[in-house]
Amino acid sequence: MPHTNTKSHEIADILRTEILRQQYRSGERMPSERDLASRFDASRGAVREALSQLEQLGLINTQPGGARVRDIESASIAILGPLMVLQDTPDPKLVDQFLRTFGALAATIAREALEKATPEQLNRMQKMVVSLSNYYGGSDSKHAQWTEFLKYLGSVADNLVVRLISNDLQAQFVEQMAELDLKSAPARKKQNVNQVLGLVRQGLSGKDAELFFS
Amino acid sequence: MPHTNTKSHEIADILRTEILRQQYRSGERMPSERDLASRFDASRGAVREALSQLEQLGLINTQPGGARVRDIESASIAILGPLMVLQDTPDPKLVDQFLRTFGALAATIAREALEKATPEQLNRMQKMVVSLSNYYGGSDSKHAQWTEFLKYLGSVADNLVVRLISNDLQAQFVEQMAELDLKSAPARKKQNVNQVLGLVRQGLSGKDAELFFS
DNA sequence: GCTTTATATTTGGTCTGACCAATATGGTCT
DNA sequence: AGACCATATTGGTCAGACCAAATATAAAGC
Repeated sequence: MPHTNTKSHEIADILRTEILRQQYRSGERMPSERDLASRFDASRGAVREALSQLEQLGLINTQPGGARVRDIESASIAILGPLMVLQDTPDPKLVDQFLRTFGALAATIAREALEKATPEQLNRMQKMVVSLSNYYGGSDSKHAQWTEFLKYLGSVADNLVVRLISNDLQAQFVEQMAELDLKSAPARKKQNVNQVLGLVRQGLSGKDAELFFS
Repeated sequence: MPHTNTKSHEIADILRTEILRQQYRSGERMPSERDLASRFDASRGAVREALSQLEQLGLINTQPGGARVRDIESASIAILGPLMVLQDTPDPKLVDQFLRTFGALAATIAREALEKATPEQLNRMQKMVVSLSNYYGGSDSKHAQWTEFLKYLGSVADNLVVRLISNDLQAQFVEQMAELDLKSAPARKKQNVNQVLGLVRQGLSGKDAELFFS
């Protein structure tokens, strides 16, 4: 549950969607807080809290005289999830980009994790790899499983930066993408998955060998 | 300028720092909005807007009955910058993690960028590489130059995800780290820099050869 | 006509005080 | 000790108001 069902969050959701759908031109002024308040039948306070959220997302700039819409290109990574669920079927290109970037991060951190992992951690990583390898078709929890894996890699590698990025991916992507999973390009995804898993497997077997001979 | 000098942003800054410094135990309740309002000599509205920002950062959970402090581990990547400037000299370990993660992202996206780059884009990339190679000691603009480079790679590779991440790094890291640049581990940084640059150079020369013979 | 200046208006930032529903608290009862 | 209930606290929202900055408008100058 990403949002508590408060009015300000509802307003923020609607406005965020409208901005991402380019219903306001970049650089243009947003409707005034008073207008928005009357439109949503809300108080100015609620609208202000909503706009505060949009500002944190890098979608608008608020100044006395008017809030202006910023270019989506200059927004925060936190808009990724909302961006992907704009249409009923997510943009394959965007999903592809996400998977590639995600895979690159996972592969890199996997190397670090393998270096520092204890035998027990290696064991758990191996179990997670096996679980992820069982690609049993319709997988609502697959995304969550993946980011959980990434987060664990980050913890084993003792890399807070990766853990934080994992949180954002989890919050912004997984929770909203679960039901859209089946619609996205499964081929590329499986390719990416296998690439990362292969690297981890390779590292795990090598580490096992070391432990075996020591 | 990351923050407009509004009262709500000031309050958010202070509270964010206090939370990151673990002055509130995780899971503990924050002071009530009314108490915070009287403490900062502000209205509840201003305090609420500040708390709204902290919520977006994943630092607190607000519910009727009280706002609770979350574990830093479950926060957003957006706290990275503030985290690094907590002490007067940033945690070398954290800087190291950042550089490694940053480098991994840059190296990966560099490959994609090189595949899709036009001759003009290759030329510009080459210039940027040269500029980054000139490691002229005290470099306030070095960080900015780097994220700009990463962003350009993202644009050439046509990867919005990377561009968005670059924005966060720019906003959360560069602007706050400029003056702390000299204090952070220069050895590791240079090593990381050279690694990525080497990859890009290698790709660029290969691409040049292809163009030369075609 | 066009630019420049002065005026009026709009807009965001903040404050005060109030009401409600959900939560937490403390005491009571078993 | 644990379950239950009344009460105080807290977040969510609303209404109306004031100020300073920014904008839009009208007036003046060329």
